[in-house]
Amino acid sequence: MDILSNNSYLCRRAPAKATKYEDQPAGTGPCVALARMDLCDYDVELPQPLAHHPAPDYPQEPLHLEGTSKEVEREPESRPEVEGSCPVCGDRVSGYHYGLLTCESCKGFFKRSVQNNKHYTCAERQRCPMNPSQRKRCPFCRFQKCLAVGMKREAVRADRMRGGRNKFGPFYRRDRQLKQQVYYQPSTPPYRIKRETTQTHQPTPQSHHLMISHPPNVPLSSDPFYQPHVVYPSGLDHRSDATMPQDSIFNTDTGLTCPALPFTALYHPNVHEVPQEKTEYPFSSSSTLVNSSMSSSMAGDVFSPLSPATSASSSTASSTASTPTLFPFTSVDAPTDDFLTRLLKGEPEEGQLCAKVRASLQREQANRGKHDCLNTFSIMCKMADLTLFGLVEWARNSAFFKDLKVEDQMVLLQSCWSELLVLDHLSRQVTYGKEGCVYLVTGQQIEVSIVQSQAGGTLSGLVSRTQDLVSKLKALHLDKEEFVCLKYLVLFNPDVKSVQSRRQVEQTQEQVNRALMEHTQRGQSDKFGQLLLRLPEVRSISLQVEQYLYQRHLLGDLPCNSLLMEMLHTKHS
DNA sequence: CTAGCCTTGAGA
DNA sequence: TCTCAAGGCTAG
Repeated sequence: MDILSNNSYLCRRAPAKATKYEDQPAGTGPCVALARMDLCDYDVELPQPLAHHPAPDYPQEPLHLEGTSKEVEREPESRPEVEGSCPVCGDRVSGYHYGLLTCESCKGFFKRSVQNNKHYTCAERQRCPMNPSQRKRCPFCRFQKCLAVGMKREAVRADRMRGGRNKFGPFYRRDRQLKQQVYYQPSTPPYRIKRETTQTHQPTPQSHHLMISHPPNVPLSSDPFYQPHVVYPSGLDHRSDATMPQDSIFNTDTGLTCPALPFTALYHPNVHEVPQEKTEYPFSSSSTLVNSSMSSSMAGDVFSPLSPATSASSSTASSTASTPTLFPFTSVDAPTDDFLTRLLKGEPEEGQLCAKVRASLQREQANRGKHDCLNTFSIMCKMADLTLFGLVEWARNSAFFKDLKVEDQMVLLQSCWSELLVLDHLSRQVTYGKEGCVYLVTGQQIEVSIVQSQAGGTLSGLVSRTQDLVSKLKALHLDKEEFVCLKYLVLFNPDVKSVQSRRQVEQTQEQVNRALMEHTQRGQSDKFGQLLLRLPEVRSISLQVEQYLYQRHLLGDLPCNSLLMEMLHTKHS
């Protein structure tokens, strides 16, 4: 029971030098097949984010390898998941090393690399699979992943002094306590629940929440290790370069890590922990996840749960976060405008999202070889993936939704992610799109006729349907309040199977519905009905999108390691 | 070079 | 005194 004791820790350790993994021959793994595209190729390469979680093609589960010590010393079921696998390679965690829970070998590898100032190169595409059997093959990718998941160079002592504690000891301890606390909280089911439903891979909660909480390039003032080596574009006006030539579409100066994080990672149980001592958590997932996750950098201050703009709702959320019992808002004591304002507070800023996506694409472009261009379909998937990530973050931080139980948040998002994507796309078209053009999240416009002429039948049909819907919505002159209401209506769907707090979801949906009705009645009388009538079409398009993407995935066309793919898999598993 | 085990020592 | 995250050692 005492997971913190040294004794239990020792018991978990593998017998000395007993582990032996079968190395695979070089060149058998890392290449992701990118098959035919539907559209013409751009002369750009797409960023491939660091493999924050193992590609489904290369399962990293080491527990079933015959004759390994891993198999022999499997832990009893009572062992907490949070003590699980190394975020770098998936091997068994041996403790906190250089900032986070990692295995012994990655600890040693990281130490050697930093101490000896190693400079590795990758013989392949800088996205080699990372698992216990293959981690030795590419030190470059391994070291990159170490950094990506949050291992800290600075924690390797320059003076090589042994023993003692560094200044981060308390953070480790606190983080561990929180994990334990959350794990044993009956109201907060362990992360395992989600992992069982996602059969494609098993992302490590530790790694991913650290990635979210502390992405390498997102400044975090509370981080004593933080080195501001990247400047984030604060006010890029995406509209100004919407018509820029294609050969320079990703010509931004910024390089931000694309946090291609799996959905599950966004739902580490600690998500709902409210930071008590936020300035004291350099690595703490539980606190910094809330403080510094993509949302704050991506969507501006109003999106930050810590910003004054949302502090009131945050405090409300904090009291009900773990076990929400009271619905914190009623329309009786709040007029529609206030309600809508509250909904709008969480809306991400398009310019920042645009900058983020462009920077991420450019970064991936830089990471890939000159002759390793991604096709247009993969670029579109990447854009969708980044947009989806933003939508999940939006939802997680948005009013009312964040008050739901984590499990409910997950099932709701799993149910409607594609609808949200479609709605997001529609909103972008209505707001920025020119007639006869598809407006991309990167700020580019592509003529529909060009898309139609080069897309396959299914995609072409999808584009047509979507453009028809765009026309109808444009005719209705939707404003941002109405769009956000539609998003909420889609998100708060009480009919989703296995929603626990059904009443809470239902109430929110009713409130949003009422607010939308009151808002629309100020203009066209039938606008409310017209809007609601569009939702089935949104649903239908989203289902077709899912179907299409899944087919392309089965053909091997979809880039791995994407949130998009995890969502697809979750639905089909 | 890797990775498992050992030693160290500041802080709780 | 105990803990545990550093660095060290060394068989493979």
